[in-house]
Amino acid sequence: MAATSLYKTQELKIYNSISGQKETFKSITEGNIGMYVCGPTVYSNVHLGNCRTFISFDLVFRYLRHLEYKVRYVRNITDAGHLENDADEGEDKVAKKARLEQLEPMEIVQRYTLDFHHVMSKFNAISPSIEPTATGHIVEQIEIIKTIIDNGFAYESNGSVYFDVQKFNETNNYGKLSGRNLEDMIANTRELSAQSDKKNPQDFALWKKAEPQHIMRWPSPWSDGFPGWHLECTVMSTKYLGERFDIHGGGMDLKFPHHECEIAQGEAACGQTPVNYWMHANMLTLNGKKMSKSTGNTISPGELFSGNNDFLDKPFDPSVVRFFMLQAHYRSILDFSNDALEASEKGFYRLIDAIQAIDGLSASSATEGFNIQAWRQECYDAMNDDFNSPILIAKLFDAVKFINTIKEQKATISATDLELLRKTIHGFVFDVLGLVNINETASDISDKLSGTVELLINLRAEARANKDFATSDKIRDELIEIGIQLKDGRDGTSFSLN
RNA sequence: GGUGUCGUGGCCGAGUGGCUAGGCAGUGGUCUGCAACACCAUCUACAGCGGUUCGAAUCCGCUCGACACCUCCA
Repeated sequence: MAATSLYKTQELKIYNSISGQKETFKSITEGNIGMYVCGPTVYSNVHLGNCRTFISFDLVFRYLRHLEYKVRYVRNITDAGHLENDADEGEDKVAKKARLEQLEPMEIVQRYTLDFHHVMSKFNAISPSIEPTATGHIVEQIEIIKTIIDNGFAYESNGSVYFDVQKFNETNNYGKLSGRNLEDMIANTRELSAQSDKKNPQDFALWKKAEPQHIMRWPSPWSDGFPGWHLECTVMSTKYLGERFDIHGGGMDLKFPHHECEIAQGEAACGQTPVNYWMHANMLTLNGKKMSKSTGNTISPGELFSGNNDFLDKPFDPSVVRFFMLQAHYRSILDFSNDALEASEKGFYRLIDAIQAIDGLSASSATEGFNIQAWRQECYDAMNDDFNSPILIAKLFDAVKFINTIKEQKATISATDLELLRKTIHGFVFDVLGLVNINETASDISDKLSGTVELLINLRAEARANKDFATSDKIRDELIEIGIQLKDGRDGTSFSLN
């Protein structure tokens, strides 16, 4: 008899962008979840803002899996069709980069896809179940365009195909996600160049005819051209998750127009709204301003790991950065600074040290000073409340305090509670938050290193017994110089790597 | 200009009609050969002005400020 899946005992609430409220989550298919997140356009190195979004959804993915849902997580790679601006006039981002670097577009795509994967693995993000590319789904995109035309919501114009927003809005609601209405948008439209092929400025491209110099092009019934950016996500999400699926995520800045257009396309093609729960991760700011490639107000992951940036005093471990990000809620704007990062770093080490200390605790006949069962549920309550990782982390620090109190022999824990504590904290820290025990990452040298440090600890203990404090302090101070901290406790001296 | 979000203590950041968020930093103590670590205690708050309420940082209005989207970025 299998145990009841965890999700049946926990009521998860998700803030749904389309309703503006937290809603009790219910998946379309019992026990299964389909989740789509808009992935990067691979025309340059991934920047930290992207990383925050993907770390946020990695947290979502991890928690859903922790709840024992079977999750299919699809995150695409945009390798064509994302134009420089949304007036459907600019150059393709990938093609532009290829021109500037004199490379094949697919060389650009390959280079920056690898960079993206490399950085995400540094952040310990789990790979999605499927990572489709736009160029791999041209055929499907052409098919869905035909359907939308047949349904009367798109028109061909000079070799391009546009979505007819006004026609759509007669029977559906264009703007329901972003809280806009079409009349306002029309009223506020800026002067457009007269030579547009579009009936209305709000119309967006499903297929663009390629100019002669445009190298990324595919044949279609309308022209040699390329697909519209918004359409790619509609095609890749519905292909792998169905016409209607559970969760769609992305950065807040994609809400309009990108996700609005996805809703319109889905409804126009399939006759039903594509997504039950829309989730949007908020921006990362630097000095109070949005991190942005175009303004240069940005730190790259590489600079962060190396410390090689004017905003930083030192390098930071990816796990520290991840912890820092998870200390803020995914829907809040998070301001990035060296000081905030250093504060998180210290807290993170304290958390990790306490987790390691669990293994050295000895059990007593009863637990005093802490209610493990209640605490465990509080951890779940935090995550069940729209993935509130800051609250979860606050709860974890309650446990840190308790662990240290036991260590000080000022509290006790029973054997069953100790095991539950260990299991719970490992589950939340390593599985759900996806943090890495940085003390263990260098495990290949750790045996030899710890043997060496133990030797020095013994020498120092001898010196201290002989009141030779010059020698004992020399050992302690020089070890701290190379990042090894000795900790004198009740039961002798231990050490940690800082 | 239009739309929306937000303004929390030295810093970062949760929360919310009455009950400690948490982390970092500070202060006092315990521990220590002295420290560090750890523990205990403790101090700095809810932009401003009105209103609703027995009671608001939390609800409403206004003012000021910040940010985002509308135009390439997650």
